[in-house]
Amino acid sequence: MLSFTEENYLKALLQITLEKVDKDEAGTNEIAAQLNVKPATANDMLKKLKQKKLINNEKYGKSTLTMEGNKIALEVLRKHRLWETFLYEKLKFTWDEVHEVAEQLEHIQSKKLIDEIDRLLNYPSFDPHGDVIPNANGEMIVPNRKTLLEEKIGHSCKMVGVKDNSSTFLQYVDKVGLAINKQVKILSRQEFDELIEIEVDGKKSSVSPKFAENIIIICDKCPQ
Amino acid sequence: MLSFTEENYLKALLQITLEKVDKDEAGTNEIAAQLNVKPATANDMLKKLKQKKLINNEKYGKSTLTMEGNKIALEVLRKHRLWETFLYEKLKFTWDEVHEVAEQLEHIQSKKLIDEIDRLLNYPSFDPHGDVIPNANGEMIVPNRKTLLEEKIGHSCKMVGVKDNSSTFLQYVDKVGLAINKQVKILSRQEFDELIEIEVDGKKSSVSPKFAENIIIICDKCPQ
DNA sequence: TATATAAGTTAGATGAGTCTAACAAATAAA
DNA sequence: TTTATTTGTTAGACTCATCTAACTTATATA
Repeated sequence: MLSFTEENYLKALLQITLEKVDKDEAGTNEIAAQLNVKPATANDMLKKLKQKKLINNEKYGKSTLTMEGNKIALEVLRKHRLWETFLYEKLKFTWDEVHEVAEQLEHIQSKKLIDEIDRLLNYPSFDPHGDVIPNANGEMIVPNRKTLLEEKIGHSCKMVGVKDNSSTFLQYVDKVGLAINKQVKILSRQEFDELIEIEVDGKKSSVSPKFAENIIIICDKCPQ
Repeated sequence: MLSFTEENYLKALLQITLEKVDKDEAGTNEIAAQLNVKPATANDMLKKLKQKKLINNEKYGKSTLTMEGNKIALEVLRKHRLWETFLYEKLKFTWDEVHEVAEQLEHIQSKKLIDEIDRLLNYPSFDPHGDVIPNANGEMIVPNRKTLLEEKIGHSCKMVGVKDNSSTFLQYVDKVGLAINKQVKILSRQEFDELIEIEVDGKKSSVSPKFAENIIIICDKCPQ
C-alpha cells in the first residue's frame, strides 16, 4: 500500500497533466510547486515512484504516469471529489471550505467507504467545483471545456468549474455573482488594460485576464 | 497540532484507564501492547508526551493523562465513536466493519466536519458497540456497567457493549445470538471447566470466561 | 553559437517513529 | 531476604519524507 505522500505525488502529476491540453507530462519543478516542497524532495520521490513502476521518467526529463500509476491517481482524485461533494451536499460545507478537508479524507483506505459515499450521493458526475468525478471503474469522461479568457466577445457560456481553488479566489468568484452552472456573457474587452466585461444574471462586472483564465466554461456553441 | 501517532498514544492511554475501575493509569508495556509497538518505542513517545505536558509519569512509573491530554484523548475518542456510528447508521457498514475505518477517520482535523457528522446523526449518545460517545464539550457520562463474567448466576442483564473489537470476536458474539441491547440471563457456571451457560432469546449457549469478560452489560438491578 | 537562465540532480543533514539487544529497576515468589 | 520474573529504559540503527547548498544539464536568448 502507498503512503499518503506517494498518493499525493501521483495525484499532483495527474492534476498537472489534466490541465495541459497537449501533453501528459510534468517536470520535477512543476510537481514540487504543486505540492509545496522543494525540487530536491520531489526528485527523490519521483525516483522512488519510478522504481515502483508508477511513473516513467528519464534523468533530466519529464515524468508521466504509467497505467498503474494513472489508475491509482484516478482513485485518489475520485475520492477527493466525492468527499468534496459529500461535504457540500450533506454537511452544509460551503464551496470554499470543502477542499482542505477533502485533502485529508482522500487518503482513507476503504473501498467500501468510498463506494457507499458514492451511493449516498446518488453517483454524482461533478463535484462542487464542477470538476468531473472519475467513476468506480477509473474512467473519467471530460466534456469539451475552455477558460473564460479563451471565450469570444459576444458569446454566452456556462461556468462549470474553476482552476484555482483558494478561498480568496472562490470568494471573489462569489462576489461577481458567478457560480457553477451560471450563464455568463462576454460583453467586451478593454484594449487599454485588458479587462474583460462580463454579465451574470443581468449584473455587469469587469474582471482581469488572470481571473478569467481561472474560470472554466462550456461554450453554448461548443461541440460536445 | 499533534501527529496521528501522538493522538493514538493519548487515546490508548485513555482507553486503558477507562477499562480500569480503580486507577486512571497505565504502564509502558500496557500502552505498547495496545498500540502493537515495542515497549522501547512507547517509552520514547511517552517521554515526548510528558515533555508536551500531555501526560504525567516518573521514571519506572506508570503514566496518567494531564487535563490537557485527557481533553485531546476524549476528542479523538469522540471522533472515533461518531464515525463508527456514521458508518453503521448511514453507510450500511456492519457492526464488525466499522472499527478499522474509524481508526483512520478519527484523525481528520476539522471541527466543523465532526460537529456536522454529530448533527447528521442527531447527536447520538452511544456508538454501535454500545460505548458512550463523549459530547462536544468533552464530557462523557458513563452508566454503571460490568462484564458478563462478573454477573451473578440467575441474574438477567442487558448487553451494552464489548471490550474486544476484533472481527473474530464480534462474529462469535453474533453467533451466540448476542447484540447490543439484547437481554441475557446467566443460567449456570460449570465448576469443571468454568464455562458459563447463558440464555439469549430463549436460546442457550455455553461461553468461556474469556468470552464473558469481553461482554459489557448493565445489570437489571444495578443502581444507575 | 556562446552564454545566461531555468530546470533537474546529488550529497549530506534533520526529525519522526520504529526496531533490536542489552541493561536497570521494581515486584513477586521461594 | 535472596532470587526470579516482570516491567521499564537506554543506546544504536533504520526508513521515510523533508531540507539546504552545491552542482550538472537543458533551454532560451542575445
